[in-house]
Amino acid sequence: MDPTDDLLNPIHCVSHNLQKTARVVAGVYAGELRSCGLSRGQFPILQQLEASAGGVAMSVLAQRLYMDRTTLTRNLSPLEKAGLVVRDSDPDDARVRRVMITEAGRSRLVEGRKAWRRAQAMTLERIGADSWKSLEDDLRRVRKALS
Amino acid sequence: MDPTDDLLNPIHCVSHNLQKTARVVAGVYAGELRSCGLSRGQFPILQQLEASAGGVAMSVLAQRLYMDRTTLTRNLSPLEKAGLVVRDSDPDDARVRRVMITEAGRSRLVEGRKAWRRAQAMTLERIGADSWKSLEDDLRRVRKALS
DNA sequence: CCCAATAAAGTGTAATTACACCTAATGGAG
DNA sequence: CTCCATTAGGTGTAATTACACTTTATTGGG
Repeated sequence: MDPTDDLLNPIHCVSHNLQKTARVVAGVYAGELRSCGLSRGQFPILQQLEASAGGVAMSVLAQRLYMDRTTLTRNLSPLEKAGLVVRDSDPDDARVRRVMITEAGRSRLVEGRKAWRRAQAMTLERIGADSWKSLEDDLRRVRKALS
Repeated sequence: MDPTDDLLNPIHCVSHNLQKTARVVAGVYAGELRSCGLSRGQFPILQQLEASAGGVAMSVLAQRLYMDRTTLTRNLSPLEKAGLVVRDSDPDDARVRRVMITEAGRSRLVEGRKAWRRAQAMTLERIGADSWKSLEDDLRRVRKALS
């Protein structure tokens, strides 16, 4: 008997299992990040931008975050209003908008990372660091396999 | 050196890693489920209700789905309008509303499961059934540890 | 050179999510 | 019995998400 058969029972739904686990975990991080005025969606964006010297095109940024491009557009506008990021047109290609983190964005990130680190430490303590190491690798493999 | 230190770099964010993986996977299931008129949020609700003979209280249902109670309320109302579920008051406790799946809900689930099974099979094929088995256990442990 | 195909990005809109708050019912201490 | 802390559940509102569509720019074939 194909061992896959049992996994075709909705109890084993890949999507729902990931979804509900993500929900539970998200609560921990949202609680900590609230203190620094960054949402759980905004923090990873700034984090990614800090690592992208010279700015990144919207599409590239969206891909790196595994995020819908139009969702990224919406998430970016409060960050832009708050002066934490800027969007310049690319001189080489007028279609492209390069997103860049500002100085204000960098200092907000310093605060954000403190809050984030509390959430991460709390989570790792509860689930176990070793457990997370292997889980993280598995998740990366899943994303690679599906995109 | 504490091996946890490295994991306190935002690249290893538990929340964001789960979130983005869930997003990627969700796309596969949403695509298939669309054909039967169920959303990726509605399918697990009906599925859980089918397994709960005699109906379930809202709070209990929310807990089983690891879902915010108020989110469940909103998700239930289109299902109720469509006649797929009913909400009766509990005769023993007027505060409690028992949610139950209807016959129409059951037959919609039959259709839904066909679509779901396609998505699940597709996903398992890409990520590997064995890989998912261990991942699923890990995810369950994470939920247990945090809630 | 021209134009059709492609690519980058934004917008309309609708679904989803969840926090803060509200109401109603219950139940136990005094 | 009375009161109030607790519990179940719904609503206002705002943030988040993403599909379908549009606009603007680039590019490559003829």
